[in-house]
Formats: sequence, C-alpha cells, structure tokens
Amino acid sequence: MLDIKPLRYFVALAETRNFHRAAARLHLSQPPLSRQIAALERELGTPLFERSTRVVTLTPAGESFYRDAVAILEAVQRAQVQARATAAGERGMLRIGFTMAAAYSVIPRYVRSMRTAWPDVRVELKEVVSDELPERVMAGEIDLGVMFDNGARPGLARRRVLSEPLCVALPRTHPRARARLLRITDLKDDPFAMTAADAGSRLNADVLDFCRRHGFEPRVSFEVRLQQTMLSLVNDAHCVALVPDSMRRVHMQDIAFKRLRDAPAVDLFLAWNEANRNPCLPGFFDACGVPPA
Amino acid sequence: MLDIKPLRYFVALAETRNFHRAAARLHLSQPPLSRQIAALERELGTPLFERSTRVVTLTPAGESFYRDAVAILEAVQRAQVQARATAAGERGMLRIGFTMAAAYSVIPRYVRSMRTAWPDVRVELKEVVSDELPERVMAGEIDLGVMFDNGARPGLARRRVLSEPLCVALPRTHPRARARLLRITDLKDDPFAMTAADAGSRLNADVLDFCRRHGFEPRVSFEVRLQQTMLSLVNDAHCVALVPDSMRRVHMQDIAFKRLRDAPAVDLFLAWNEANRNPCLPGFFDACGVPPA
DNA sequence: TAAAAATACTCCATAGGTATTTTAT
DNA sequence: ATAAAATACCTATGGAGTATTTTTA
Repeated sequence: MLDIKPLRYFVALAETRNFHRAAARLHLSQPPLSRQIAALERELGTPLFERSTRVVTLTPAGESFYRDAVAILEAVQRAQVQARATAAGERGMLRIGFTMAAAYSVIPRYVRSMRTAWPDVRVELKEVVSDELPERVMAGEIDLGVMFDNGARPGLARRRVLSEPLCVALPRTHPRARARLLRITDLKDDPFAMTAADAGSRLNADVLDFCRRHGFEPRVSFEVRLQQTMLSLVNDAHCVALVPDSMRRVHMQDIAFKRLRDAPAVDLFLAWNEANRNPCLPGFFDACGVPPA
Repeated sequence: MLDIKPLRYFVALAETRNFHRAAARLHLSQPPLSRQIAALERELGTPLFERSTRVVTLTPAGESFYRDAVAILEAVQRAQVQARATAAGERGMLRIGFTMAAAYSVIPRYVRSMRTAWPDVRVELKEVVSDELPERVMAGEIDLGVMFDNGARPGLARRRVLSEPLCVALPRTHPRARARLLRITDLKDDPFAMTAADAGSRLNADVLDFCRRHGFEPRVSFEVRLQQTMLSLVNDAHCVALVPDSMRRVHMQDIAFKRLRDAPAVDLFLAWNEANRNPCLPGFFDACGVPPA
C-alpha cells in the first residue's frame, strides 16, 4: 500500500534527474533510493523513469505521477498545518445563538471583533427563541448563547454582557406619542403585549412587578415569545409594550419609542457549556472582552 | 515525517469511533492502532480524538484532519490509477505535426478516430512547414508528422497513408475555367506557382517532370513553401498551380479546381521516431489503421 | 464491575548503510 | 575508461503481535 516516503523519494529524483544528487537531497545514500524507486515502479506496474548511466528522464507515466505526487505532498503539509491551527483556535467555527434583543446590540460587536481578531474562524449566527437557548447550548448545538437572564444551570457558564433599560413602544397614533418621557402610569389603561410568563426569561415578571409597584395591573392582551412579535403587535394591533432599549433600532412604520421614567433594566447574558472544548472559545472571550471567572 | 499508514488508521478510527472495530477493519489488533494514533497525535502536537472507555469522538482538529485525510487517500489512489492509465496509453498527449495538404484529408479522420477510441488522449495539432517535420519528429517535439514524401532517414519510421492525384487550381477568369477535365498542355503558356525545389518534398520535381514529359517547360513565376500560399497566389496573382486533390476543400473567391488528365499522384506519409516511447502511439496506430512493419 | 483503551514486552520485516558489480557512453 | 545505477549483504529501527494493566461510566 503506497506510502508517502516513496513519493518524496520519487519527487526528489524527478526534480534532480540524478540518483546521487536526489539521495543527497534526501540525506540518504544512493542504493536505498534506487531500491525504493524500483519498489515504487513495481507497485505501479510501470517504469517511471527512463534510465541510462548518463541521464535519468521521466516516462509519460512518471510525468503524470509527478504532478500528482507534488500535489499530494503539499496536501499532507497543509492538512497538518490546518489541524494545528484548528487545535489552536485560529481556524474553525463558532455557533452563536441569540435572541432578537441581542441582534441590535452585542451581536454586531461580536461579529466585528471576531472578523478582525480571527478572520479564519467562521461565526455562524442562529436566531433562537430565548428560552430554548440553554438546552441548545448544553446539547452542544450552539457554542454560545446570548439571551435574557433565565436562571443558573449546572454546567452552564454565564456572564452578564449588557444591561439596558426598558423603553416604551407605542403606536404613533397614541395620545402620548408626542411626549419625550413617559411614566408607566401613562399606560395604565392601554392593552399590553408581553413576553409569555413561561418564555424562560424574567422579562414578564419584571414588567408586571414594575406596573404593580406603580399601582396598577396591566391589561395583558397578548403573550408572545419573541420581541419581534411584540413590535409587530404594537404596529398592527395598536397595543403598547415595554422592550429593551436597543430595539429602537428596529424601524417600523407606525411605532414610536419613548424613554420611561425609572425604567427597570434588563440584563443580556452570554452563556456556554463549561464542558465545551471548542478551541475557538478562548479566542472569542479574549477578542470580545468577556470577563473570566 | 507523516506517512500514509497513520492516515488510513486515523480515517478508520474516525469512521468507526471505536478502536476495536477500526483495528478489525484494518486487519490489525487493537494495540498497534492505539500506538499509531498516539504517535500521530504526538506528531501533530494535538489530540485528534476525545476518548473515554465508552465513546471516541473527534476533536475540532480531528474533524479538520479527517476531511483532509480522506481527500489525500483518494488523491493517492487516483495518482496510481492515472499513472497506470498513462503507461497503458489510455491517457496522455499525442502531438501531431502536419502540412496544409493533410489538414483536409487524413487529419480530420485521425482526430475523429482518436476521440472515439481514446477520449482521454489529448491530440495536439501543430501546422508545420513540410520540410521541417522530420527534424521536429526526430527531436521529439512532435510524436507524429503527416507530410509529403521527403526521403528516408535513419531512425524515422514512415508509412504511406494517402495517395491522391494532383489537380489544377486556376483563376475563374482563366479561358479554360469552364472545362471539366484539363490537359497539362492547356497550361503551357500560363505562369505557374510551385513548391520550392528545396522545400523537402518531391512535389516540385514531380510537377516539372510531368510538364516536360508533355513537351513543355513550365514558366515558374513563384516558388513557395506552403500549399496555402500557392492558392493565395492563384487567387491574387492569377497564375496556375498543381495541388493535391484534397485542397479542393479550401474555398477561395476566385479559384476553380479542375481534374487533370493522367495526373501524377502525390503521397502523404505518416512519420515518427522509432525510439519514441509515447505509450499513446500503439493506440493511435490501432485506432487509425496504420499498417505495421 | 465490565468494556474499552493503554502499556509492556517480544519478534520480525524492512529501510538504510557499506562494499561491490554491472552497464552504457 | 569512467561515471552512474543496480545488486549483495549486513544491521537496526520500528511496526505488529500477545499478554496484561489501567481507566471510566
């Protein structure tokens, strides 16, 4: 079964066209080279060289084999280099799952940082419903999840990467649509679109608490799982919603965003499986400034 | 220096994810496989597998190396197959040099026969001045020459492949341009374009002899080296010429071709270097019906 | 504790070295 | 006659086998 060493010997001989010089180049004496070449020719069932005591030339079969042999030797080199680079995290893939809220804040920053620091690491982005992220991360489908706080889990490492106030999204036709700053009580008679209580984050509870502390129970007309859907409902069903401030960057026809007095903050977390051995992870933490421990 | 055997072992293990089964597939016992894989990982400086006693999985570096290893093994296979095919003449290149006269007769037939019989043999066609062909063939620049008879040479094998009568090329304005069959004496007062006496073929002598046997010395106005040029001269300088019959297929505005009574024949020869070891040659002779010996 | 991988140790095939012969110019 | 490749023969490295130990789920 054809091996690499004979290929090296063959290439050296093809390039020097002289057994002695080829052997020297290979740090070898001439007889083993002669034997190896003979063995290779026997294996292939055809001469690769036309020899006389004066000149050695390639046969057509030798020419063909030379082209292929050079390519193979290079491929072997490359395979080693790439395996090492992959092990070092210089090359590879990082799958990041994120929720809509992160799309307009930390995700663009991460993508930019990775592209400059690790251009050969492919970053694969996947929008995922927030409450599914921890499972996906633990299942190894995703290397990093960017999501709202949804409680600790064994084996899941988490770091807060962003804290931003909630703001009000309301229809441009709303009576308070011209104000610069709203109080939550301005909305006490409006229908709310809210994140579902079981959507896996504390957003629902935070909003309810905030309203109750200000003396009213919000009228919840819709419960949804994606921030994106909440905005659509504000736009189409003329309700109101409290959304993370970075959602302002979503421009929709009939929606106005307003600052909210004493707004509660929501936290975005980066989460990953502590057992994840993807060698690109340390490079990510370094490039994107994620605090250790 | 990385060898093929470890690559085979690695691929088998990557595909079975089990040392015992991989070893069985390789007709090997388990310990040498373990050792070879360990040696490979040492060589690369990085683990390729994540092992426990229950499962063996590829690391990212292993995934990268697996893709490359499979490609390399296939390339090695292919290189052997192609070298053998090249040696057998099933694949390769055949350089055919030819003169204009052959372009319209035997060359198209050869090209067609080769394409059907040996589709993987590239036929390279090169138009060459007839008298240069023997040198080119002997120098190894060309495998096969198709040319007029120009005498034997040591080491040059020759076979007659076509014998065709000369015909008359004359301007459409010529008084005899409407005749179906000409006598050579019809042209005794016309200026002739002729192949040069030193052009390496017997054409010049044949034409002179033919005229003299019919009682006149032709008036030679032009001596050229290419049939193509003779036709141009008939077309532009209104002289006449005797050319091989297959030149009729060259259509030129102001030229008419006429049969010639008792026309002498010219022979086209195929010539090659007896020492030429191009493995495609036997296949050519076979496919194109060139008689042996 | 049981299945699977790693280690210990032995043997032999083969690659490489030196000395010499053969071959083609 | 001579330079270069092939052959003869020897040595030693390392790859494969069997027996056994270690590891972890």
